[in-house]
Amino acid sequence: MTYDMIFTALADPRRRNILQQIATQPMSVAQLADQHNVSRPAISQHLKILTDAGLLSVTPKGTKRIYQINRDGLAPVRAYIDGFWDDALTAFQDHIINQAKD
Amino acid sequence: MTYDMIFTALADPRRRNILQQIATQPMSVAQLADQHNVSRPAISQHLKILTDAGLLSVTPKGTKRIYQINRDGLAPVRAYIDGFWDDALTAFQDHIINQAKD
DNA sequence: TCATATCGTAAGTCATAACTTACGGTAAGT
DNA sequence: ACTTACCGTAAGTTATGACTTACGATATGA
Repeated sequence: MTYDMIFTALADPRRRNILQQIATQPMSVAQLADQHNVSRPAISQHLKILTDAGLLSVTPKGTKRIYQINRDGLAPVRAYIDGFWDDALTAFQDHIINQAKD
Repeated sequence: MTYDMIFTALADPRRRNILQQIATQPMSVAQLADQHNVSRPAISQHLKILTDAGLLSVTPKGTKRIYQINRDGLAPVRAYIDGFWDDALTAFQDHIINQAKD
């Protein structure tokens, strides 16, 4: 659930596709393996990384496991990006102020 | 400037640290190399990746090159994350509606 | 209980990515 | 013109990460 885990999870294009697909419709592992052109274990490994990062959650349904977006898991990403934005903004303001002092 | 470039750029912890540092204060390459414990070329390579992703911009100053946050570059990240959030929300609403139909 | 469906994990392979050293290139000062 | 400061790129090395096959575990239905 660290920033590192979250951004590592989002770095892989396949995982972003999986995430996008699950966002529009919760799905089982086999379903995902069908749509993306990789083996089922590969999907499982991706899902583990996404789940550990807090971006997905699972609900067992029979022998299946339905994965769905954990909307709360997306918040830290926004917060992190917004942090950069705010820091850059205040740095810029300071820069202007210092310029004005000359 | 693709999503892939942006998330790849953000995936490396060293690059996130560089970004954070530059966000609070625009800096030269040598300055960054001092603070992080790596060689100057390594920093240059990271800065290229961050710049190509649209997250940084450069302004030459003498022989130095001052890197600063490109605030506009952060917007796509938020937009992308918000997209997941919205998709998941509508998917959830559809789920509720379908449940109500039974 | 036995067979089937669905899935997670382990082990091994291969590409990628982060680092280093070496080199070349441009701007500023003498 | 020459030296110095500062930087980008190329080449090579090493660790990491995404994939596959093989195996084991659990839940469902006959």
